[in-house]
Amino acid sequence: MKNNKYQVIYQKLVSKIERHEYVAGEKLPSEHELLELFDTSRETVRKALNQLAQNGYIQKIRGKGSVVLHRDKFDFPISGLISFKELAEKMGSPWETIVHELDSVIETADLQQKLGESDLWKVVRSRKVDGESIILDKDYFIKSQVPILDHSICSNSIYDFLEKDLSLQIAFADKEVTVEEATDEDRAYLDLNGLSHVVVVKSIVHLDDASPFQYTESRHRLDKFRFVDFARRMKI
Amino acid sequence: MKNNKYQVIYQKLVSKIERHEYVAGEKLPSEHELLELFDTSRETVRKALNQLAQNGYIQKIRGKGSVVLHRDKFDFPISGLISFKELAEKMGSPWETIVHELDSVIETADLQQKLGESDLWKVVRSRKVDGESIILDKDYFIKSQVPILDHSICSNSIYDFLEKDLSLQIAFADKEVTVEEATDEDRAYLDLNGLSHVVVVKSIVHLDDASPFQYTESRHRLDKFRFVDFARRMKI
DNA sequence: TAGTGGTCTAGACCACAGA
DNA sequence: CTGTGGTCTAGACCACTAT
Repeated sequence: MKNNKYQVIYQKLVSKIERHEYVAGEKLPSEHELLELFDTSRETVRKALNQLAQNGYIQKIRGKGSVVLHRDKFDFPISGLISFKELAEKMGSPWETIVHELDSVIETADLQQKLGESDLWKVVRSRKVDGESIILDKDYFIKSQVPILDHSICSNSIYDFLEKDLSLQIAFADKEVTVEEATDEDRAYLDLNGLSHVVVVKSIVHLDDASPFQYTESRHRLDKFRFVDFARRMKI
Repeated sequence: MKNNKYQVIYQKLVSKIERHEYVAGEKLPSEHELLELFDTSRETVRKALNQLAQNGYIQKIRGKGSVVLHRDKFDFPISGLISFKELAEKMGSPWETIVHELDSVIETADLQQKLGESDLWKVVRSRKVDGESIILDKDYFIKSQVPILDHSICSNSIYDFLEKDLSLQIAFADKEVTVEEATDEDRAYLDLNGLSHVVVVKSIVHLDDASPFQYTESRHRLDKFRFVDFARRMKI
């Protein structure tokens, strides 16, 4: 990853936890031991440990130490900023992406207000897992940030393309989960099996300069929807 | 709150942002200015700023400064660790809690495995907002951590009681959001208006010594469910 | 009392944005 | 070039847990 000491320490500790070299329920070495182990300062060790705590790997307990937590492998959409491709591959199910629409559009009012620009790409894709079409993704990207987009990119991972080829840095996203009545479009592209509603996840994604650049509406078949979250009382 | 310098600085900055003294889209004073303003060191200022960033108040941009983000007031279940009472009061709608069941139970297998203890309180409550019963909460608490519980506590906020009277410190929670077919119990306690499914939020809540102490199943009427999330790529 | 994590300091050097 | 945030250090003192 990066050359930062604390990121490296974080990654090493994550690996050890995921390979069960540090066992859930047991304690990590103390901060003092870790700073000697990695030949660094205490604050640097603490940055790594705080990141572990935030991502649900450990719980720090004053006077005692850092306890490794039990976390299921599948419980890791690390707070939702993961792409469908990454998720599908993690789950190990056979999947497929079908591109239904890829257009250059001029959107008005609502969307323009959200993204601050009206010249957009519109991409409509459905996701097939185990032979069933269960997710309908409608994405809008700002053209000034994403000048090129083609069918092949959309069939693979747009995020890979954005981060690797365009080196755009995604920083954060606002999400909203609700349930809505299924539309004709939902019924056309999804195998709804007569279900009358869909779960809708709307999000606005921002780059690291805080500018919004994508609006997404992800429409899921009810019975296949699952959202996992790790919530922590704020500290540091 | 606490006497920590960085917590105090954080709170002061949050207040100013929420009162729009620092305007969304504009920049906060630089770290150097803030450390002089609060007569402290840079690292301490940075702790406060990192907390602001994590909670979605600002975005820090290297070489430029810290930009105040636009956040709706209602978008703040600060990552979900908020009680129904707090949420309802924030929304300003008239609400009511009805206690249907308050029992001391011995649970088996599944629940015991999740909580590591079988001697539990079971509490079933429904939540009425604007005259309609839209949420059914089923809570299980570990009796060794919560020795006393009565009807009056359950009608108000159990969390207030836990934190203020028992001084238990809630640290984090694992959550899972899914959609399930409505049960007879749902139909009995909720005004479902013929809807066939409910949104189910299951969570296991842990104390600050990492021990699980509560399991909750919160069952929501589809059309009234809304879950807001702020997801950030991990840093620090 | 010894060992743990929590807070705070004063300083250093680096990477990036902008004039 | 100056000013911004990002990383790192070595040390101090505090609060809590255990023995």
